[in-house]
Amino acid sequence: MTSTPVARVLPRSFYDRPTLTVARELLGKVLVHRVGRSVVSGMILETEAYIGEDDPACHAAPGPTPRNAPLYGPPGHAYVYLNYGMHYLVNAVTEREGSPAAVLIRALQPLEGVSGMRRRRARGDGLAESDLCRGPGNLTRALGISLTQNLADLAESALVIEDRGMAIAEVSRGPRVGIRVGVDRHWRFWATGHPAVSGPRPRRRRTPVLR
DNA sequence: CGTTCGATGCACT
DNA sequence: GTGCATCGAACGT
Repeated sequence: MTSTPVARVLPRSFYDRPTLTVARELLGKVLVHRVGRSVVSGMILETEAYIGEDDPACHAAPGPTPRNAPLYGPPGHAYVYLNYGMHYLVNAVTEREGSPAAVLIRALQPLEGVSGMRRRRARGDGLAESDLCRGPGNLTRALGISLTQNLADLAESALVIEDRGMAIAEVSRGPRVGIRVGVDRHWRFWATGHPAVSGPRPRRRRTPVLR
């Protein structure tokens, strides 16, 4: 008989491990959002690790604050926040309680609910499928993820991550993008050559013009 | 192709 | 008041 892999929701123990391990192993897993009677999902293609108060790019760098409280909580929960006043970014909290760390999900290959993704994305009708969930702000929009999902239990809620037995052929690793500090840490992982991976983007200089 | 820049809300100093 | 874990439009080459 055929042995179709059964979708298995990742248990809390998956996240209760070193963040770099989780970031690497989340590639190929499936982010699933159940909204109403419909399901929207995509395979994770790109992640970034943010680890501890010593990581200047991590939201825990200033120590505990109201916003970053989820990072200090138990692993396996979602940390969603508003960035640049208009984009929601979703993370999976990792490591034991009190050890602030998380994995940012940056790109997905759309699987289920593609028409819903197009509806939620601006100008979605004109987008290639590989662009629907390309970039951390785009994928939350496509999946309907917002502050409502902050602190959602990724092991048991409407927002989960599943293992459907898919694997990424080749994984690349390099510097995190979109940040100005901590770029020396090569904590970004992505599916090599996949069209839906978000590319490094030129950043505005700090302009220390002549003085 | 490349780079620049505005939008837009809020946490934190 | 400053600075974002971004995006996409606009412009220059």
